[in-house]
Amino acid sequence: MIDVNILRNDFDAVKKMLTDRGSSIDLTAFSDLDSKRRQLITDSDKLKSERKSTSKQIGMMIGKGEDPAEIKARVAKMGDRIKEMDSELAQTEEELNDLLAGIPNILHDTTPIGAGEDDNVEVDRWGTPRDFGFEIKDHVDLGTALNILDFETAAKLTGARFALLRGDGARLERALINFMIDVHTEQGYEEVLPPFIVNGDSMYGTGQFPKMKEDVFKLEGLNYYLIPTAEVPVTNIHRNEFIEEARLPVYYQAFTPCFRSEAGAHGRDTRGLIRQHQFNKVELVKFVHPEESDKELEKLRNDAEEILKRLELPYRVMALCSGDISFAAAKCYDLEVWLPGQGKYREISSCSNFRDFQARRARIRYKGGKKKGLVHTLNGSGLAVGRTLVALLENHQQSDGSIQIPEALRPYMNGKETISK
RNA sequence: GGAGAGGUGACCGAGUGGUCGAUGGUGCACGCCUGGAAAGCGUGUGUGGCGCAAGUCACCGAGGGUUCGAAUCCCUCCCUCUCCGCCA
Repeated sequence: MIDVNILRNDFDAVKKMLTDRGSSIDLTAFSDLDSKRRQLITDSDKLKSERKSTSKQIGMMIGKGEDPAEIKARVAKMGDRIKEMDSELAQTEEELNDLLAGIPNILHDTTPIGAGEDDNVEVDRWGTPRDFGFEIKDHVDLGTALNILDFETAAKLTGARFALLRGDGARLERALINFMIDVHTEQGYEEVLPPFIVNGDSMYGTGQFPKMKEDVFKLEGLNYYLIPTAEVPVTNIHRNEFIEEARLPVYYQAFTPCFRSEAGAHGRDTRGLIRQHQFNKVELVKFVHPEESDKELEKLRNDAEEILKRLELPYRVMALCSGDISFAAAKCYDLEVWLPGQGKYREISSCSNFRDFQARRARIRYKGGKKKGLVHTLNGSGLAVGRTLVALLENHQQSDGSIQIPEALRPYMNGKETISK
């Protein structure tokens, strides 16, 4: 949620942001709704104040044995009027809130302006895609041949966009999770294991609602949802709370499965593990002092990059442009790993600074002495485990179809150096 | 799932229809006292909306209702605890 004062005082900045994002939200109703709301509050409060003092008189009259019937009737009328005004106020606030909740975050000064994916700016690159010197396979062919990936059986169990990992494949996924968590623990992140099901308030708190309702799985008959990312439960740990200023920054990491209906992605990435309804992810979440969030985003990005480096996976870092950046983010870096099977760099982590956007909505504040304010929140994948497995298979494949396990991961694979038939 | 008891400010805990946004205690902050500290004494100490401000309104798990007036009464829901049942 953006600061309503920005709309009041710098309407043009908001309009510019919407243009930059290619968003077509209509803000014309704002000004009227805003002043209508303020007027209703002023009027209703005045009447409430009057009712309060008059009601006290009634109490006193009764005490003295006088008959308050006439005043009672008057206050009853006030009460009716207050009820009318308050319901009008509630309706106005709802409209205003719907409008505000639909406005994306103000962009960071350094977020590049652009129309879409193609305008993202590469800011860094690490490693060199291997020159294989043999006919390479993609992860589906590799994994199927090694009998570590089984999509057919998963389709029988559930349906499309699910996978069954077997043997060393299952082991590799688990190894990656543990490896990532251990690295991030070194980096200072507290490990948490949250519920994988959250309520509607939590979904709203991080901004998944109301925008992306159709992308999540809802439990039938309940106000419960399968988490689309650990960001939701972890950020909401501090919803409606004050964090002692001295405790900042607070770092969490969480491994969770993530569930996405991918309603808008029919026909995209249908092959293999790239886009699944369920995938594992280790997520990094930070709550920081507002002045520190720029610096913290760089650190967050480096912390995620460290995983790719240790796994010897070539990648590049993209600064997402205004037309491609997500709704709640002010600034975002995507880490894109090289996938030989596709001959492309593909997103494997998204590291975002939301500034106070989530914190305002979820009311996450810091307090130190007399000072208080909204914290800044950040998060990033560290990393998407399924896609890491894809990258690992494809980048570390050998001419005989076996997979070389990078050294950093071997302790997690019981010392194993290769996966082969 | 069944039966019962509860949810009040940072915490403990009073309050069962009216000067209660809420007694008291603990904690915390500041001041006095002290060589310094402890103890003691004094003062202060919630969040949010509206308002230039003075101030005002709302909030006692959430939402509705009754009433001139609700922390207090009624209804629905959520959560916690105890016992029983069931289960990993």
